[in-house]
Amino acid sequence: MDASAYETQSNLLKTISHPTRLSILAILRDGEQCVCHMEATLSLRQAYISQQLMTLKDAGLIEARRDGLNLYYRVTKPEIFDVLDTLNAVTGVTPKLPKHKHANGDCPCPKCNVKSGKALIQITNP
Amino acid sequence: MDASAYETQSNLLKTISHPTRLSILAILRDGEQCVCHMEATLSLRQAYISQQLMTLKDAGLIEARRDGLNLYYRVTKPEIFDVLDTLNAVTGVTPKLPKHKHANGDCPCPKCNVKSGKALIQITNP
DNA sequence: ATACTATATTCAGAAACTTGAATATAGGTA
DNA sequence: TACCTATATTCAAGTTTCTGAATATAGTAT
Repeated sequence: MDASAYETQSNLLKTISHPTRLSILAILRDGEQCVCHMEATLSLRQAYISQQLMTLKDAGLIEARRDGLNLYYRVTKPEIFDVLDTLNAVTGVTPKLPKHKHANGDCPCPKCNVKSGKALIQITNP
Repeated sequence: MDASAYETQSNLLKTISHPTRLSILAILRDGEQCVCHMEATLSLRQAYISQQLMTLKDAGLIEARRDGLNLYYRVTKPEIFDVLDTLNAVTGVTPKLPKHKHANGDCPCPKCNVKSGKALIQITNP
């Protein structure tokens, strides 16, 4: 489907040459995260994030693991971060992740609620 | 014009995510080359190559030096090759330059004619 | 000046990408 | 079963990219 090595590389570059997809990769640098976490971090609609995740998935850059209702995505080729790091040198800029909404306590994802002190599974006695 | 660092990087990636532009960069890895050399190496029309060169130039990745009739382009940010090298690791492919037409002796550029044994400036006595 | 050579620009139709809106699905829970 | 939650898919219109064809320009040599 893609003939030359140049086309192969071109295709991968096209996959990552998108601001939202770059931010998603940045989020995943620290390990797997669920979609709702990205939603809270990036302040973008769920459907839109999901679209971009599918693009990254189709390119083989990420894959998902289900845990209950949540899907946790992770990067399958960590070498992609080397590409992004060298890119910093060329562009002269180093993108920062937007401040996560941990601060406000309104990230709904289980992982975050654990960190922020809320119990992952709340055992309430009536 | 481009707000975030993600957009800046996205734009640079878009610039290089093109098979022809990748091949041009590969040609320039060994140092400056004139347009007619690229034409002979890539077997593409001059006008088309010129278009791609302008794209790379607008992105600030290359610049030109004139020598007589010929324009010699060179990469201004060698760090871009680091990006391309790390890309090899992610894609698992390493693009090779097409065999140059030196072999056939039909690259018209001065640089090549020197190398292939023909005089750069031919002094002919009638 | 004239003609030639190397390179650049303009234009336009086709193809691909982007992204919002609406909706669907799959898994979990009561 | 029925419902809820997290995530995915479809659709479509707007925008950008791609690339061929034709043409223009700038420098050189005569």
